[in-house]
Amino acid sequence: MATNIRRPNGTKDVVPEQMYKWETVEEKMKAAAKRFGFKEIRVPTFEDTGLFVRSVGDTTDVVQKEMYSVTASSNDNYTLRPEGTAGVVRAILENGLLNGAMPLKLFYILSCFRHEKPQAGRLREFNQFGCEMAGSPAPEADAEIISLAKYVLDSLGLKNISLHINSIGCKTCRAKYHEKLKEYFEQYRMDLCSTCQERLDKNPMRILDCKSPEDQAIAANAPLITDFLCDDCKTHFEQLQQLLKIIGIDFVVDPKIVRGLDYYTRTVFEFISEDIGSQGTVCGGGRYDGLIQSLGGQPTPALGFGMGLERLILTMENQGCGFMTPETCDVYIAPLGENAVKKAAELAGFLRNGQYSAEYDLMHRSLKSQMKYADKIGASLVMIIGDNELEKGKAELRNMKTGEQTEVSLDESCLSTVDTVLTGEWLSQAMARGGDIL
RNA sequence: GUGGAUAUAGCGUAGUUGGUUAACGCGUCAGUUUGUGGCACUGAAGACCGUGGGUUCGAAUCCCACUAUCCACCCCA
Repeated sequence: MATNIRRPNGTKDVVPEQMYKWETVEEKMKAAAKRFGFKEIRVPTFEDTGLFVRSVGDTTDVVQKEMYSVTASSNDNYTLRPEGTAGVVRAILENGLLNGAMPLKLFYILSCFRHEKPQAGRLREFNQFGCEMAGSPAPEADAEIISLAKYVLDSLGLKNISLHINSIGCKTCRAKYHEKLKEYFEQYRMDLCSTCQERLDKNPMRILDCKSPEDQAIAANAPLITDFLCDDCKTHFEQLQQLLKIIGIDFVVDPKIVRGLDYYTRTVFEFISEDIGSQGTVCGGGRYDGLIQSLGGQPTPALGFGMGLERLILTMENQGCGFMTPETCDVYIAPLGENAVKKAAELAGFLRNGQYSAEYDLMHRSLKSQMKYADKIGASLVMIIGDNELEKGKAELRNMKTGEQTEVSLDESCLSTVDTVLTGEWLSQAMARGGDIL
């Protein structure tokens, strides 16, 4: 260990050799969101603590025990965002974005912070890709958001991800359901596990999700939310299901889906992977028709989802999904001697201006060492400049894959030679794959 | 917050009846004559054996505490 300062519990470094995975995922998500007409937004890492208390809900675990709150002076109380939606909705209102074209469609990639005990697929700082849509109460909007999420997962190459949907109703029908549920479980109170006995008082819907076999048996006959939805909520949910069938997205209605953030209404959904351990929810979201109003805006229906980047990458690794190949070096310039180094610096400039990546020796190493280095960084071409070459005004240009060597001139015209050699290299690779060039 | 397991170089590991300079593989760097990578061979650098105490003449090895990591609960992405 080179240092005695270590990263905080539950945080991760992404080292350069892993970075290409992140680039793959982020690029594909952005492209997908843009295809659906979503625009990127960036918001602060910390917000007024009250924002999260009011939106996520003061009885939720997230707010009660997982927030990183900071105070820099006596008057302020800020919290590192535990999720993305609250800050984005705040930004929507503060910037008057609801006055633009409707529906408003936004996406973001940001880090979130929750003080939980870390485990597989769960970190204290984690990264989220999220999409939010505001303005439409229609079930088509729900279907669109879900199909965007699905589109992202598909474009990453993920398999075996199941979509679970549910409707938790609006304020009125949910309240009615809670009552019925309490009534039902109350008669089995003594048979429930200890945590579920607590849940019975706080949030009876969570009992449905309990993993204890005894409780599951009891829960099997519990009343279902779907039987208590008001007419509007019921119709909305049915229409969503029809739409999903029409656009060909498989789903299961899962009355056990209960989201832990208070702002959800009606549609909630999760995409779940079986391939990454117990924290399998790779994407979660739903409708939050009351949130914008409760944060001071005009009553505006809205919905969205969040995806955990770490979980997505974990799943992709476990499923052997492909990532974009890491970028390598187009040309490595191997100079021998002081004058050659100067020439190398100049040539590197030409190449870079010509849109090629170029490196040259910065350590005054032997040619052999330089060749090894070039091999290690995956250089396609190596340009060798020694005394002989300086005299002739030509360098040796070695193709590292084929071993062929040609001559290049030591001036700006080297660009066109590099150009043809690399183009030839791409062509032969394409031929080898048997694919078309265009 | 609760429970279980683990903690030896950048990575992966060996090393318990406690005993001299802590071993091996990968990786890194250098060399194997003259200016050319991948293979092979040689050599070098790199570890306060998680941290802090204790037992002992002597601790990577035994004891205690702490911390971190992994897995699970809880909850969520």
